[in-house]
Amino acid sequence: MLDDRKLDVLRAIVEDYVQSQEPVGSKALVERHSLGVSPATVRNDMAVLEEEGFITQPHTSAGRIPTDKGYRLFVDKLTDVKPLTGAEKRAIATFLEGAVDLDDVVHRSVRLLAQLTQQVAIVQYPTLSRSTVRHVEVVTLTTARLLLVLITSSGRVEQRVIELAKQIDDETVGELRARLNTAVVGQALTDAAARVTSLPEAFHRDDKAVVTQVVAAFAAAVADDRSDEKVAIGGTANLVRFGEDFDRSIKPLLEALEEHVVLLRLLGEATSPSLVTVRIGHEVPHAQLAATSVIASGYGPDKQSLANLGVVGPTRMDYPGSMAAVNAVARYVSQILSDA
Amino acid sequence: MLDDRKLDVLRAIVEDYVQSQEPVGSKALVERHSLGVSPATVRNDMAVLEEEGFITQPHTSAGRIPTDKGYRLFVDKLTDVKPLTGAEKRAIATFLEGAVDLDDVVHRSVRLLAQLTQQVAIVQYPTLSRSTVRHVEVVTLTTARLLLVLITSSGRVEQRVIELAKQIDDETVGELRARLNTAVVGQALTDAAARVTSLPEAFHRDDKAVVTQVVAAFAAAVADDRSDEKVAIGGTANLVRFGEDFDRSIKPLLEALEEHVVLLRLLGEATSPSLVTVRIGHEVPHAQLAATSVIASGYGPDKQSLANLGVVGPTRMDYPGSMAAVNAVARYVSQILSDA
DNA sequence: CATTGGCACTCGAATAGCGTGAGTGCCAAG
DNA sequence: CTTGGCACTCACGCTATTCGAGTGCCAATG
Repeated sequence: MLDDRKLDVLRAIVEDYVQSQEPVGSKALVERHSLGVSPATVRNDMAVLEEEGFITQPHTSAGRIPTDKGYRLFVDKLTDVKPLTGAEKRAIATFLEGAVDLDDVVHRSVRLLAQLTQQVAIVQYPTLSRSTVRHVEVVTLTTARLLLVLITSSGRVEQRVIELAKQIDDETVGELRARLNTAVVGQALTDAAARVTSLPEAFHRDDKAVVTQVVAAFAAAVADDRSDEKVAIGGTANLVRFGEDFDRSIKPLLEALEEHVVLLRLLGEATSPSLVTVRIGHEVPHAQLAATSVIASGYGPDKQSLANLGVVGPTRMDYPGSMAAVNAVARYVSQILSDA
Repeated sequence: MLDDRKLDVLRAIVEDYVQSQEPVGSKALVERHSLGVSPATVRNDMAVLEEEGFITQPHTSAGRIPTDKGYRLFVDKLTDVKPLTGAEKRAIATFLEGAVDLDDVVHRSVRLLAQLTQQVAIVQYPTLSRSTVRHVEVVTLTTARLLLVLITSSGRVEQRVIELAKQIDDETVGELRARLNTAVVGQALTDAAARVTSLPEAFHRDDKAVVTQVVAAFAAAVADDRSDEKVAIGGTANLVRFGEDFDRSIKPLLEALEEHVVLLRLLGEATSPSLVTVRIGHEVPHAQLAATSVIASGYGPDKQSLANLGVVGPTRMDYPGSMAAVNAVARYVSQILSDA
């Protein structure tokens, strides 16, 4: 049904439309791309492509624009991930390598991604639920107030202030710290809570109550769902580039950006690192973002994915370029995390 | 020159314009406000107000809108901070009191502020330079890699991974931790670097090199200017409410929101807590934001200010309400920080 | 039979003309 | 000083009209 030339035409339409943001006509197509046929032939092909639902015309006397289905075919079959230039790769490396801690990595990544793609970038913080415990620290603030600090393998630091019902002496704190660490360091956070339930038993009965309190706080901290919702957003200013249909594209997107839970659903289930997923228009799991596409990838050390990152923009976007950028940043971040 | 009635007229113009977002005419004014005079009289007053530069007309046959100077007079002389309702106060309290750590406080504040004012809210993290050291922790990751964790009085946690040139044993780490804490806990971060320079001298010569390295990392961490640039932003979606003159108001604002350094300049020099400053239009220290106003306040425990928070929006905003919200949130946050 | 040039047709966008009315400024009277 | 009256201005909205890019169809062609 769709011979090679028709696919060429579709590709040309997508490329031109992405660049010009205007419906593309048969004449302009043959001028800009050397298709080797006349506009009339292209028109015939276009008619078929439209019948098949890959392109559409906004109004009768205008050119064609790709449909979601058209973009989908383009992404799946008609294009490859555009390799980054050496300069881009170097830029990524130098931009990310100065990072001083996890927060820094995340923020640099989001800025970098926004700059590379000229779109809105989103980076999810490494999820606690897929991390392991690197260290637990118990700090005495006052005699009746402790600070619990949890450091994960991915570099995240969670802290909780605990108001104790009863005083606790430094010696007990030291023992508690040691036992906590022995029990959970290296363990997955999802298992950590279970590992500490029996800890209070080892303590003198006078201290059991406070220790139980600390253990409970620790268990609550590692189980806190909200911690997995942490994301960084950047490049919002890039929204202005497609300011035409404000209400249809920018407004819902700005609103979605405020809702971190929505964003995480957009990024989707974590895929394995260096596997970029693309969701186009209606495929995006959020009804208000039907004019939006999402390009996402998991990232994390090793094979498993710790969290997701990606970009969000109008369906009319540079897919090859954005996919390459997302892929590259995900890989670099993964590498940095496995170093650290 | 400006008698009471003229001021009443100005106030009425500001209030109406802020609400309707449309130029207000003499007739509509006397209808909506009981000024007790005829439209003709109001017109005369308006002529004077315009001559003095407090109001202007966008075009000849339209009503008047306030100038920056008009808003300034309104804010300074014609209105008081609108007291919050009991319900609002309660909402603030309950919304903020569930916060579990500093990050949580900041994020909740920014959301709250955005919701209360229906504008873009900005909260600067407590500056390191005005905090004191609460605790320093040195964690052994591997024999040649340490994690330095710095916890400040305001609840901020900074961490640095240090690749050691030489191994270090647990005992030395323990001593280092103890000496570090003795030297700097309770000290201002600005002084902390100086307090640790002589630390290496106390160690065995074999360890001096590594200790010096750690001390240097510590000094670098407390002196890191970039840490003072940390801000949280919320309510960006509220920008859509004034979507008319997109290029003039939204675009530059979105761009400014990406530049944290610019934002901090907007929030301005830290004022003492519970003292709200208002910058209107051209008074804002950023040429591109001439159509924007900023309402900001310092916050922090005690009398001194740790950092700033505020809202940003079009000059045509609800000043009394926003000032009240900013003030209230700043006070509540201050209170929470002094508790914690 | 796919391809092509020709041609009539469609319809959105841009332009121009026009009427309407909110709002003003001025003035003379109270 | 205030007020009603009145002429004037000018942005906004409406309709009419033109213009042209782009299409679909068809007959001719290799």
